[in-house]
Amino acid sequence: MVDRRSGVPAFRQVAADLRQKISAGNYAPGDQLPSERELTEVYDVSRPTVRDAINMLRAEGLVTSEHGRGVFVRPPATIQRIARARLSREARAKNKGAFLADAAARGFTPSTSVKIRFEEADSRVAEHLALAEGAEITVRDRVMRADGLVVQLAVSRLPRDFTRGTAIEEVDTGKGGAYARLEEAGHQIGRFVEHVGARMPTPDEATLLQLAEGVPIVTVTRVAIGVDGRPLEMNDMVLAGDRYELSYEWAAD
Amino acid sequence: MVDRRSGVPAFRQVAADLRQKISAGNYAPGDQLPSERELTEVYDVSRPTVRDAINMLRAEGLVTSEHGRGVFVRPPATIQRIARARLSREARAKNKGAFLADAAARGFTPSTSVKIRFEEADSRVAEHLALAEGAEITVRDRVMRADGLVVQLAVSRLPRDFTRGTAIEEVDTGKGGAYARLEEAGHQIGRFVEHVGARMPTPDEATLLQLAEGVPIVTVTRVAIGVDGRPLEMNDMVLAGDRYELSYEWAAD
DNA sequence: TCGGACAGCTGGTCAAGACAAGCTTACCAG
DNA sequence: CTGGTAAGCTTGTCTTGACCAGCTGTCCGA
Repeated sequence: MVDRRSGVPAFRQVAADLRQKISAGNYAPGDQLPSERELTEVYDVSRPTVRDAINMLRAEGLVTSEHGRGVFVRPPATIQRIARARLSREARAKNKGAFLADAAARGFTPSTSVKIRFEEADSRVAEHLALAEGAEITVRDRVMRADGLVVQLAVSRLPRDFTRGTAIEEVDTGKGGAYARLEEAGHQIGRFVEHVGARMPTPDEATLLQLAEGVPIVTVTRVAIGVDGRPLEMNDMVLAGDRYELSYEWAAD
Repeated sequence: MVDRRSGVPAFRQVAADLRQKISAGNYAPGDQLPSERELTEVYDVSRPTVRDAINMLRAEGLVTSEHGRGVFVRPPATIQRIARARLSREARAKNKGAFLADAAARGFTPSTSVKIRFEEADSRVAEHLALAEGAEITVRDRVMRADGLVVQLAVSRLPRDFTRGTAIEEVDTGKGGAYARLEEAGHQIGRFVEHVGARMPTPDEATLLQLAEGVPIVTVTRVAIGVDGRPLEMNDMVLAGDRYELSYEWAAD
């Protein structure tokens, strides 16, 4: 039952009570909540009010509702740890890229689809690649799947000058991937920089990555920098926030 | 106007149209959207339907609504890049920790408040610190502010055995911070590991960090590991996803 | 000229009711 | 025993109507 005089909106009181019951374990992960109509009686409010409360919990990622079935406490997804700094030349030489090797090791059947296009650099791309705005760039747009399910989106951008006449402008970059082709062309990679952030997905991303509501995405922008200090490639990656975690490691000194 | 026969719910059509107008620039960052009542006439739907559409956009982080004023396109926040791997001994020796030095360099007036308590390790903590579940740990719960605004929450946990009798169990850990005290006690730090993820904030976190709706948080768990391989400390940090970005760098080989 | 009251905007909350659509179960006909 | 169907649950969508609460500009009185 909600307190009408407290000044706190009814739907917030309902949401707070359900949230508390979930975290206290009254409703365990996977459990079904009482139906919306039952909750209207429990709290003595109308159905839209109950729905407002459930919408809050859904936006927080606490519950999911299934049409025709009910509302359920969202069980925590199993988190895959992705270790970075695994881009050494030896590792690259053995396979086509970190993703395919990693997926195979985990027992998934990996697959990727690639689209290649050419664009002009916008301000963000120009900054990361140290180019002038409007400079021609090669864009490799990849969708990565494990057992058919999309697990990662990646958009790789390189100055066109570095890719002309190489397999980087082909769908199949060949053994060792794009980085190997870059080094063959004389662009030795010196170091990597990654920028990690988070945001809510666009509806397209949510559909592709099959994200439940209230699940953010992790964005990673990796820049490969040559031994001469020139940026060679930038790679924008998008991961489901509830399924992936990135790990970085470095020596204390 | 919405297409009633398309099968696509009206509020989704409204949301999609507004979303498109925002990304196309019809409504620029900071602009006010037409009022809810105006939108009911534009699309010929009821107000709850308009509000459902706006709720979607708000959960995506695209707009914010201000009671009594209107609904506005959310301008992108200025992103602070936080470079990791800046925990070298020399840097630590100079100040009290990375946060205070960093904030001062940016012209903010930093402040932190600390609460210390003692707990038993749960399974997650036990795993990260290589302890038995239930082992006694020291917990340092910190709120970090810049110019009075909360910018980061951090919970640091260490095995109690490493902190007994040291300033780590005090509010002020002294020059060089907790890491310096650990090394004085003979626990030399060998390397750091950070696990980065994202999730939606709890209501408490959203209030503390003054997050708009539809803004996720970035979670960072840093583990300091001794030269002997024993984990010394784990630090759970929480950052506003729309204001911070983490940067990592490593050599290509 | 200045300050405060108020009108008229804005979004926030809530109700009651209706129908659509998806899922599960039970039952019945073949 | 099998397969289809219908009943009865669930959430999803949408409307009309009402009132509350915060903000802002205007206008009037001091």
